[in-house]
Amino acid sequence: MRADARRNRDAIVAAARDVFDHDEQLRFDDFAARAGVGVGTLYRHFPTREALAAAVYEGEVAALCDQARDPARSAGEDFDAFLRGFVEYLVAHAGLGRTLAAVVDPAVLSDGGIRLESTVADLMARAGIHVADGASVGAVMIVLHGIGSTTDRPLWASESRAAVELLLAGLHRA
Amino acid sequence: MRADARRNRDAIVAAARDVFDHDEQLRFDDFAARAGVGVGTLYRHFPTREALAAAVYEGEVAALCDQARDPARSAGEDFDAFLRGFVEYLVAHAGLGRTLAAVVDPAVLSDGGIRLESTVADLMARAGIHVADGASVGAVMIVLHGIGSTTDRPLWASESRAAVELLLAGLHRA
DNA sequence: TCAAGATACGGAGACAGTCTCCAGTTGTCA
DNA sequence: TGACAACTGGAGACTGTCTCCGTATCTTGA
Repeated sequence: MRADARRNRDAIVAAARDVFDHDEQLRFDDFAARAGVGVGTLYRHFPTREALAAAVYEGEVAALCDQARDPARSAGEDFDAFLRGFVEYLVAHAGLGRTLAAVVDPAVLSDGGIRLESTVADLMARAGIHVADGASVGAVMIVLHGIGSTTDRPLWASESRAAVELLLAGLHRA
Repeated sequence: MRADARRNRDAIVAAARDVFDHDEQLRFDDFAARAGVGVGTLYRHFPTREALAAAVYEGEVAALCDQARDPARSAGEDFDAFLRGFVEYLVAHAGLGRTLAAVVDPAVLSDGGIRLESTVADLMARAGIHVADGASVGAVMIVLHGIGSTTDRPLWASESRAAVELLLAGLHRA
């Protein structure tokens, strides 16, 4: 990839992250202006709004997953901490959560989705958590998706924390 | 409301329900043709796609909530049965769930959202379930929303059932 | 260092979906 | 049954999406 192309791509993703995080409603073409490039460049790098969102999503997920395992904690603590950290991250970036949950297809095909799911699966396996028919990882993903996509509920932050605690209680009881 | 207006409104909602359920991707204008009315009529009744989705949503939710309480069951059983029934309903109408979850704003303002949430709150209160700071109803709503909006996951049905069981386990343990 | 070729850029304009507006029609009420 | 209010339908304006290609920039090899 040519150096200028890489630079432009990065600029677009950074601008988009910013737009999403501040919950701005922007025409797709305007993302180009925001990043200081032409529309053609925008479309070449990201054929659809979803593709752009997926790129932002991947970056966010990577940041979270990179610190999923902490040598100072037990495997069980890692898992609990990851889920709680996920919620706190969204509390700090609600707009990002809402936009990404709305635009990124949850059917796991994006790199970010795969990364997140495999991290959850890994943490659960290490913590010795496995429910019945192996659907437990998916169940966790569903709850996380629910949290990300309901950020505009008035009491969302405390409700999300409650949802995670209920989920953890259910998992540890099983 | 004049009789013909009522008739047209109902025809539009019925057509939309059908379109959503079969996951058809349709331009908004085409909903009018499908219902046998003109675009003007469609827009007068439903200014936006979201307004139309909300009307469909309301109908679906009403159908579910009307049978929420069964004299032959205990209050606790009513609640468990409601959540499980909710999932089974979505399993039978995945397209409807996906579309409505994507289009209807979860910030509770629609009649359907209010109806669903108050039903859940009522069932939980009767079952004697109340977690900590009152966020438990919201937590349940978040999980239900997660289920409705992830219907295209490959193993979604079993994962959704698992999510509900984990939620119930968590709630009953508390 | 400097061609020559490959790759990327930008934005004008075609295209598609959304929404408005109003002349004509239909229902309602006295 | 007449008069009026309410509703209808669809042509066309409007707005956002996306493509296309002439121009500019980078990279590589001599």
